[in-house]
Amino acid sequence: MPLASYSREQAAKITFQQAQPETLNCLFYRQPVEFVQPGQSIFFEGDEAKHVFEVVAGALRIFRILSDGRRVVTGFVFDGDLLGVSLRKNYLYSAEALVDTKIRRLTRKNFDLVVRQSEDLAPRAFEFICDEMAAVQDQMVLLACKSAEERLCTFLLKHLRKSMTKGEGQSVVKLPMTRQDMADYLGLTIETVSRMITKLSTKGVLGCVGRHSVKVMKPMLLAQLAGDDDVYEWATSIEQSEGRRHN
Amino acid sequence: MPLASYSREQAAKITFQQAQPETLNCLFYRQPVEFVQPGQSIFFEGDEAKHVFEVVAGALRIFRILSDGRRVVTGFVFDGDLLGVSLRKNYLYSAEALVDTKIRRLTRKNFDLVVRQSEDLAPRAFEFICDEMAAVQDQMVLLACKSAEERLCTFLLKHLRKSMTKGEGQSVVKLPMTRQDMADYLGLTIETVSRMITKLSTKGVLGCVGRHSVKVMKPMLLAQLAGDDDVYEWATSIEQSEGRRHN
DNA sequence: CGGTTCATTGATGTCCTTCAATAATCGTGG
DNA sequence: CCACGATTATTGAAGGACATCAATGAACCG
Repeated sequence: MPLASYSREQAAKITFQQAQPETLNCLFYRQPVEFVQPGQSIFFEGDEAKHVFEVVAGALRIFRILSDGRRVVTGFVFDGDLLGVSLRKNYLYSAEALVDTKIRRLTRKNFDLVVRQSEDLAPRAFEFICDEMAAVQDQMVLLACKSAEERLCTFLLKHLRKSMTKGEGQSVVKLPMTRQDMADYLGLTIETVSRMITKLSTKGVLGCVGRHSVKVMKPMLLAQLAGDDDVYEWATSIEQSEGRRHN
Repeated sequence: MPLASYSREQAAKITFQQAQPETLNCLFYRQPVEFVQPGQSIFFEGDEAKHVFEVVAGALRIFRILSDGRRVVTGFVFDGDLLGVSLRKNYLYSAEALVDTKIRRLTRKNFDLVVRQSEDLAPRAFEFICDEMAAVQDQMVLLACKSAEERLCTFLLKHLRKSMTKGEGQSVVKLPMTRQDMADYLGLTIETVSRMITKLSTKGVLGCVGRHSVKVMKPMLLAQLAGDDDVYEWATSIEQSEGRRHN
């Protein structure tokens, strides 16, 4: 699940306005940056949850393995996100880098101590967890009743949205994970994911489909195909502004 | 809300030392009990989240409706459970009574205020949310990769477990919800749920299958069929003690 | 009791998976 | 830089698990 609380830019803005440089991310400011290579884990499911992490750059997959070898990817974590906040004694999942990744860490003990004593941070932490909960619930809805096409569109739309709010490469969605990761996240097989991407490409919804990025040509249609219409109006505005720009 | 993390043991110790018998449920002690009839809602998805609820008796379903009418049941809430804790501005789902139900309520404002100021309660609230998160993640795993049979077995096992720890009617699982509710919760159709129940009955895993209760004859087998083996040892012990009793 | 809702069971259909082969991409060493 | 194998992705054909459609049967309630 996406653990996005605030994008970097947003965090910076808030810090500036309040003249109190306190966001959850700020807590990690003085911690040393650690480098994690692709495929390397930063912790495993069941490990004692000793640390809370900030992802400075890169991306990670969050997953669980069932006894018979099946894997479920429960989320992806990107730069600016926090990891390991809403946990009790042990990690509920493993976390593994998708690409070269930089992280910072705090001990839970310190993290909890600081957060608890701060008037500003405590509500932030609560908001963070609520967002996390909302994201997981959306994913439950996706898994419980959406078709393969809807699942993929929902997935792409979420990532498009993220890349739009960050302001980077308009309508080009970076996908650092493999097809297998996407499949395990969406409750599908790698073949079905591949087929759906091809299908969307054929329909003209996607263009320039590559292994680790796609260009969304018709965000509005993508939103329609995603199946929840709460994001529909949002995508409409994107498509219109995109259209204007190209004319 | 201050989010401190203590293990259960630590929290209990502190409570004991301070002679403050405070749990989250205690907060509702002086609130008037409200009666809710079957089918009646206590709030709707999207409503402003003004209250936190304690379920005193009865049961509720928690669900979301998609634009095209599809319904997803994201959970069930039973007596002793709290409802509406991990939310931001609005409710993420609707809550509807399955049977005659008694609830108590507090305003979020008061709830947050009291919880935040209490050394005992703050960690309790955090633990509560973490448990909720763990449960939702388990459900994600179920929906992402389990077969219909595994889903039903997992569901029954969870409820068996609950009724065992409560000490009531050994191995008889109460199911106050309809088959449709179960189906919408498990990401299946009503027919498939029905067929799987029949199948388990035929296998001898279940006996005395009724509309709103089933008797689990072979908890161990049920656990095996559920697909995650973390609960397997637990069920083994049940079956053995059950077996001894009957000899 | 009789109507209504809810659950079960069967027949058929379909969406996704599985199996299998090919193709594209990446990394590595010559 | 290209060749090479290894990994990853795409595409096709066949099968299966669950959904859909339809009918019957059981439980609930005034």
